[in-house]
Amino acid sequence: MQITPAELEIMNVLWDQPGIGASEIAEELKDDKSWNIRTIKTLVGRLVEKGALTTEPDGRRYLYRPAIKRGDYQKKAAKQFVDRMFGGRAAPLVAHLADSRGLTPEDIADLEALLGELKK
Amino acid sequence: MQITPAELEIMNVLWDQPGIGASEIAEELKDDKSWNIRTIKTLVGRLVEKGALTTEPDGRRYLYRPAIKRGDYQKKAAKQFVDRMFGGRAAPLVAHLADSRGLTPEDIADLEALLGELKK
DNA sequence: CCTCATTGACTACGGTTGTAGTCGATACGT
DNA sequence: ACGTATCGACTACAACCGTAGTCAATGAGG
Repeated sequence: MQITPAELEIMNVLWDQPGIGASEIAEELKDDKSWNIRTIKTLVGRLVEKGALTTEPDGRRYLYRPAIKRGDYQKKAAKQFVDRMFGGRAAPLVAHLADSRGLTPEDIADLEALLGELKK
Repeated sequence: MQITPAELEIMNVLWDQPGIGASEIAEELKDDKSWNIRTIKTLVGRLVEKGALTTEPDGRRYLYRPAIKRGDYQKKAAKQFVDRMFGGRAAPLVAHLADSRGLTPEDIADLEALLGELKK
């Protein structure tokens, strides 16, 4: 299931607040994206078509919630990205992130803990 | 400069072997992708248009080479991906890769070395 | 009740992407 | 010198993407 960047914005809102309607999504996004409510409804419609969202009637409207878990999607996307971009090797990716200051000290601490786990 | 997935396949070949022509690219890709030579020429043409490749005449054909460094492009793409997908946090990405076996023992060793550097 | 705002369904439309065909020029084998 | 393969330039075209408009139904407010 392919989710485009614009659609991902919608998914992110719904992963944070499952079970809201289109206008609540619009409300949530209005500061970041200047999207017309129509645009949001189109994106939501496409996500429903793709099976990425489930619908639940609520009066004359629908409430939406993700049909896939955020973590599952992230994992698949991460693997695909690393494969395409780095031939499947993760270390160069992390090196680049470090180099472009993508890593905070907190990230580094997290990674250390993670590596400790992995070595076991 | 936006490079699409299909175009990236071309770039990867040329980053490995700069200065070859379209038919050599096709030769290189024929095992992985079943692309018509026309398709490859179209992709190469679009990359030249975008300024991602430079051309050098060689008889009646061109030799191509990347106009941007692989590392630079990877760095930019990695940052963009982490921003969009993980809100800029790298650690969850690495955790997902580890979970989906994206990390070989060698990767883990590399990461350890890298973290050692970063802590300094 | 009547008007107005809002909803989902459907439609629109220009740009991008993947995939490839056509065409005219040209090099290469015989 | 002639046919054939190959080159780059141009063209094609459907699917997808971002962005939004139209429409008919329906609910909310006076």
